[in-house]
Amino acid sequence: MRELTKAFQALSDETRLRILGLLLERECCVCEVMQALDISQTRASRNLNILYDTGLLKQRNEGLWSLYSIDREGMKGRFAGLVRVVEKALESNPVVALDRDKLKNAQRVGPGCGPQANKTSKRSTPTKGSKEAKE
Amino acid sequence: MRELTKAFQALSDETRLRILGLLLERECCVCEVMQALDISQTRASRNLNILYDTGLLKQRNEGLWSLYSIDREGMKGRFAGLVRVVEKALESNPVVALDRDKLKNAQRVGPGCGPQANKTSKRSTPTKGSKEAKE
DNA sequence: AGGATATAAGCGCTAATGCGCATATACGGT
DNA sequence: ACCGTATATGCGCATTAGCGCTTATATCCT
Repeated sequence: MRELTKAFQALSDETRLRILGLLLERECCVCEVMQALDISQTRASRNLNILYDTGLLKQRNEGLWSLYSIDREGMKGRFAGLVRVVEKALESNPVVALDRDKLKNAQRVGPGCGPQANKTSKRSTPTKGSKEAKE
Repeated sequence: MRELTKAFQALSDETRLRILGLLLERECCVCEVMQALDISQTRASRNLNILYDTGLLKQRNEGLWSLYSIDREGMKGRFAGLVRVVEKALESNPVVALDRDKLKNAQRVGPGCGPQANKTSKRSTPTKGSKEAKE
């Protein structure tokens, strides 16, 4: 019961639904989420973690990046239908559509990502080439 | 979007899920809910109202009683899948099972229903005979 | 009309939530 | 080793949520 209320609680926040809107498209790192939704790093990280420990997301590290994605297998039956509901509800949402659009332009290294980011900014591939900073 | 977060928020509370557990069985009045869940009248009423104005419930009056039930038609598509998820999640829940059991013994007129109820207590049918007070 | 009662609503308190700010931690590049 | 960056976390604050207590409202019965 507690598990269920907790799941609903996790879904009862606009920021988190928008995050799911992104993750339904593809796996994302915190940095991409904060850029696509135009929110602070703290906020992105916190809300990703909240979704994570309800069991809705899974996480993996790749170099510096913490990558989150929807845990489709992990939620055996429990939340399966729930994610479908969210997916359906968000599919025609203009905010989510915009977020997804901004996600395409998001870079793993971008302005505002770090405390004093973008001094000369021309870093690129972290561990293995994933995305390159445009100039 | 707001409508969706609000719906999830409404479902993120144990009391309200238990209430839905009852209403999935049948229409109930506030009094029955408070007896079955063994909660205060204020709490039953408030939480029913919360579910009501998210659009999950519909309400009708019958004499003194305010009867709530799940609004299966009213939520065209929006929450339809959501209710299915809740139904499935609650079907094997022991707390809900117990609540439903207590609902069978609940009476529309029972001890604790009113501010100073059960003085001589032998009221019965309100408008049309629905249930009679035992003893 | 008067009494009883089922429900709703105002008020105040406590706990939980969301978030920004600052800081800590982890990792890769030079 | 040092620096910069991506992410996580402690702290404090403002807002919201949930609930009990009390009171208001509506309805029925005699």
